[in-house]
Amino acid sequence: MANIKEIARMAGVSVTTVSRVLNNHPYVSEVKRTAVLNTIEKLNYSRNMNAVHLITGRTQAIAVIIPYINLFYFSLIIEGLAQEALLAQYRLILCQTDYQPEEEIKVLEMLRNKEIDGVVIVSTSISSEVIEEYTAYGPIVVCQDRGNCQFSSVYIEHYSAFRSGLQYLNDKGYRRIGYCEGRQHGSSSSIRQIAFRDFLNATGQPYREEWMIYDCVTEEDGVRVLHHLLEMKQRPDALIISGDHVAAGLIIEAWKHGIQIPEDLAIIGFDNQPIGRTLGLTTIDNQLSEMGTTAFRIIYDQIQNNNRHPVHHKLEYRIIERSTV
Amino acid sequence: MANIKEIARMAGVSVTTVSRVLNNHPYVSEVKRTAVLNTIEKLNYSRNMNAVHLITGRTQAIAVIIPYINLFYFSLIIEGLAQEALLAQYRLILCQTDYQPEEEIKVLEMLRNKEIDGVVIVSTSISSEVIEEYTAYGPIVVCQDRGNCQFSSVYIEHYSAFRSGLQYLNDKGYRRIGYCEGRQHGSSSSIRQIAFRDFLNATGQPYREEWMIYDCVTEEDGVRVLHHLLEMKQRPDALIISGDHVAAGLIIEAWKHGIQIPEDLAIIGFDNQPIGRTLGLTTIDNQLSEMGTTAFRIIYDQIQNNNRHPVHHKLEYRIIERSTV
DNA sequence: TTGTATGCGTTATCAG
DNA sequence: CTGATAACGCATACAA
Repeated sequence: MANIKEIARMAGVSVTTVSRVLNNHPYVSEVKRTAVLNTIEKLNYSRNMNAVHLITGRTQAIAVIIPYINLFYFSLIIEGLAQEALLAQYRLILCQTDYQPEEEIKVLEMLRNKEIDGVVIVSTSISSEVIEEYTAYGPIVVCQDRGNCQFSSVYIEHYSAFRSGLQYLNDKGYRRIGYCEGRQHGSSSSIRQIAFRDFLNATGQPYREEWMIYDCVTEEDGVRVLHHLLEMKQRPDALIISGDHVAAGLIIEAWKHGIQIPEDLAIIGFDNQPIGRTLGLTTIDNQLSEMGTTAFRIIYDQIQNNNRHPVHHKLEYRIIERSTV
Repeated sequence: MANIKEIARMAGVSVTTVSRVLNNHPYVSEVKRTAVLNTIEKLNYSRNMNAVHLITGRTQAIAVIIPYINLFYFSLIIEGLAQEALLAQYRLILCQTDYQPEEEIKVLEMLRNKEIDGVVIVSTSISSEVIEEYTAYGPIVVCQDRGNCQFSSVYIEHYSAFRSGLQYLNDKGYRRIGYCEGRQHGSSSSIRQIAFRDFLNATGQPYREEWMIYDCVTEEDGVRVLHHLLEMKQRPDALIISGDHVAAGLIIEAWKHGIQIPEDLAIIGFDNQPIGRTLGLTTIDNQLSEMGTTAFRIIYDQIQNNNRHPVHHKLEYRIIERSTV
């Protein structure tokens, strides 16, 4: 395959001039520029980007650590990221980690190895301390509230958001509230759990172990939850569900079993996913798409300006009232 | 950041020895090996992979051209790909292209630029001729039936698969069959359309424009389709739907409107997605996960052996009988 | 078992 | 506006 040297020789110029043409630098005469472009065309030349990456020290790529690529929760964030990346001419390397620390570390190692210019962590199981070790190698933005850490973050306050959802149910008169949580990996899930317990304490509602349901991620899990509810001697009168798709599965299965929503069981979701609109699901909008766009803007700024100063950006949530409460 | 030269100097060996240790080559004495490893540890050294990529001419990465990252149809294929990539120590670069040719070409250009070792095209809008131009730069596998082309492919025969689904409906006594199709970008969608028309001809059923419904991708589209059906003077008695999630949305909405399935309307899907199991959807299994694993194995083999000979691998489909027909 | 020297393909530096 | 040359960090043929 032809290289820059060959182009230079054939076009009768120096490699520097070829490089200048390649990078749209000024100070190249039109004569030489067209000579170079013609030779490039003739030899079907294309750059070896690995050489460019080596000498420039940049790759124009950022990696995204994301547990599951096919969960709509994460898809919305990716959408936001992708939109901004396109504008900035950056490539996104989506790394599905399944919450496995060794996979997550592999991605951070890519930063250390100069394969990428930065990392956006959508959700992870690794600690802030470990992440901080890698900030020396490039900017890192985490889409979680990690407190006063040495890397940047974009987040909503899950505690307040979740409490306000619970308060909404309370205001509507529900007094036997159950709780569905996803996988207990991320820090946000445990924060939501705390919010839930605090709410029970504050309103004097008893804590009932059987109304705490975990590992709910997919619509099928929602179906499972409904069957679980059907077997209970005493059922909750309302459910707060972290994940609109779980709520969707439950609602569908509830219809099949003749359970009226919200009369027999009220549901409030947490995500504001498109499917929620279809089903009339009342839910909490936690700005997932904006989380993606903001995360990219922060990391891009830090790459461009070699800015190592961590930024913490809080997004606001709001309740979307529909018909399941 | 430390480099291999510095390690060599500090460990009192040559750069070659350091390189040998780094790559687990034999013929390094234990004494020197540990000396090198200690220095690496002490200086917190890590390789600049861009230099490795440049000199080796490989990146241990393959790109995946995929229209939408969050469609379950594609997720299953990705799952298969990811599984094999992990085993082979290869990185997967997921490129969401939205069927935009310029984005798709960008990925193929990455192959040309040596940024990746190969490309798996899950679905694309670009022609075989254009793809063939890029086979000169590295192996390409397409997850579609492209006939006798100069790149590798993994596919099911959409024509037969779709016809057998239609035949299944016919055998069950349905004579007024409608058809839902996704976006009309890929070649497979037009093949399915032909299969549908041929089926109508073969069974003497009339072609009814209003029973051909297009641009159905999401569950929400399924909801839309049901409303569309409700407005018809004469409705089909069965529907073949390309995409189980569309079928899911339609089924859910049908329940809400008191339409009995399969009594009022039979449904057969096309994908065999997990959600179909939840809903008891009769569907056609087109081996999406196996498509991913097979695609990776082919491309990996071609990378390893510098094998430019295209491979064409056909996968078998089968009908999964459940309760919507 | 070890080291020297060369090359990968590009951009940066600096002198003209 | 142009070009010679150094540098990026590593792997490897070859010599010892």
